[in-house]
Amino acid sequence: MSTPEVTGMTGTKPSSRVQVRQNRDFMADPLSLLARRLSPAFAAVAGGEVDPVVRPSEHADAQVNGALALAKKLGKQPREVVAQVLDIAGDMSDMCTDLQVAGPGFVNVVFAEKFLAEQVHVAMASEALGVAAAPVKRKYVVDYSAPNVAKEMHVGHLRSTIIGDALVRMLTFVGHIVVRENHIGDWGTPFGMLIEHLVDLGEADAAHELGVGDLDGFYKEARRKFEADDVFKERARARVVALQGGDPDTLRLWKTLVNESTKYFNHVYGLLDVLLTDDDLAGESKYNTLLPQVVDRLAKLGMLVESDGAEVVFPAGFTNREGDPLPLIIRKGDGGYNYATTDLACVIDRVENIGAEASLYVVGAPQAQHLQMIESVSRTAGWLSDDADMVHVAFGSVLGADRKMLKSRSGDAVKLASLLEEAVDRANRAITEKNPEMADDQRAQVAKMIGIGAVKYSDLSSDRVKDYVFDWDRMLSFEGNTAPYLQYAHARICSIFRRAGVERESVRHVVPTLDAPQERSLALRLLQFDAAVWDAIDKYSPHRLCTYLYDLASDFTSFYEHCPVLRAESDSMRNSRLFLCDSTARVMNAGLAVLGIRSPEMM
RNA sequence: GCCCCUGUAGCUCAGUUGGAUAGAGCAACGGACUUCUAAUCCGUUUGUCGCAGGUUCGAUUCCUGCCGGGGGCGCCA
Repeated sequence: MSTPEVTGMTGTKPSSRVQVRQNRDFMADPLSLLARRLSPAFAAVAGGEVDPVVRPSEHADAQVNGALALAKKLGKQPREVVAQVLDIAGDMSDMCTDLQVAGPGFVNVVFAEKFLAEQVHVAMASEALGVAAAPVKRKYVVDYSAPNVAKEMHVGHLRSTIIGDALVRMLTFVGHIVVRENHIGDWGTPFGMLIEHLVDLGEADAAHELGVGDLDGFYKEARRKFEADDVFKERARARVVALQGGDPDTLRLWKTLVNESTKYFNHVYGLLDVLLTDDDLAGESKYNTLLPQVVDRLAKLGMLVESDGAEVVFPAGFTNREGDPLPLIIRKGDGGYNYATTDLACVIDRVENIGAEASLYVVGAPQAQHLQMIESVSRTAGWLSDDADMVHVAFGSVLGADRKMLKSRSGDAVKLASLLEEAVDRANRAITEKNPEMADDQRAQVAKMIGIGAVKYSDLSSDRVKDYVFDWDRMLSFEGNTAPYLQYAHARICSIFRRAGVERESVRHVVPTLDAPQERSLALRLLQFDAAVWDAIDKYSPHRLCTYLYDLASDFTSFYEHCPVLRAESDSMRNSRLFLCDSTARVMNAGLAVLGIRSPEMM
């Protein structure tokens, strides 16, 4: 079977979600278990495989809607179909206490407490907390972050880096093999002026300037001289030629720029707490030697066309302003290559050298057409086979309070490093206010987790394709769908165990009792972690997991208010509740972890 | 001009591929702390789902056409 995919960039419809679910070995999700249980009965009535359409319900734990569509198909009354299905299904009392037919033919399902208790016990005994492993392990390449050498990282890189990191962690969590690729911009004509500026400053001073993170100052000064000074401009041009010609001294200077910049990137990645390392660097320069091969191979396939002095490919279905075919430029009129060629070389490298079965491009939404063209050419050329996925994980812009693109006071892009420092600083102030007793060194640690977590979560928690408004007060609030609220739930649980003097592990053998409605809701929620993770993966949409974790935190705090743990009426009730606490903390911790967010034990 | 994304409560956002009376948070109002961390909880109030058609038992969801916002459309990446 092929792994689920979002709509491919060529617009091919993905296999239906229902098939995906049936083929996947869900371990915990009660809705899936119910669907699987009812499936034979539906098949018997329908005379073939049919989706029972089990959905969450406001009126019960779940509702089964499959009879409505089936009734129409069979020309029967929905309620008659329901009766037949339930008759064939037989005794379901081990799973649900109540099966009520409602409205035109919905079946409301209330799960048996014993069933939920057993299920949550089993799910929480597993390393993955009930989350099913990928039935087929695939090799994914995830392309994200991609800052430019000698240029400041800004909010655009923030989204790509955060979303990419979360996807990498989610895919890894379910057992896929994930290759991270950070396509830093380390090649091209700007490097002529950058190297000459480096020479002017002296290598040591320039390295220092870049090393302390004044990348924008460096870049702007280089550009200013390039535009104002004809002699400098000529030097820059000559330097580009020397760079492309492989002049050793030029390459050494170039390498200095790259090294100092990557040091700085690593500093930012450290602040951001993401997985990227130097091993993941796949700069544009890496693909240089492959570029002539791209041209050759396209030429041999007869795809290459000469147009206005450039060598181009016309992928089918793309037109320009005038309605004429739109080219993908492979080699420019001056003989140079551009990023389309690099992207194609990259596709070849992934398929033929890395063995990638799926490529994710965590790139801003404006690149949609470019990536569609890359995919189209790659498929036509036969580099991407039909079962190889190429997905544009697109995202929108970060907006300021004025609903315009987020800018600093001076009108420049906001420096990512200073933004992250401000986040930690604000978190630190909040903790100081709310929990003054906390020791300084501990507060510093926790402030990082909360500040960075808040920035990440606010980025991840809404639909990535939409723009989102950056708002310090909202993201650092402890109310509503925010990282601190989720982290607080986790910290409170840790506090309970500290106070109880009980080891977390010691309650993991417990089968809970779920008498109180809050206990029951919490257990049911814990079982849905499985579905939530997979839902997020299926759509490459981390916000789906965020919504789940928020619901989990809400259910927990409600439980916390209504169900005393340490002062429980009996030891068995206390143990049962300790089990629910521990389970909640583990799911919260794991869920936040796959989003790239830490769970403090105290805050 | 063509193409892509987007439009849901005063604000910020969900809405599980077509299901029941569209949900959260913030804001507003009313309650609950000698606490297992009140950084919280409980309750009340909030809608022409941009507009108009169509498809059908049923549409925020699918189709068509408009309107508003953002973006893209040949040698920058």
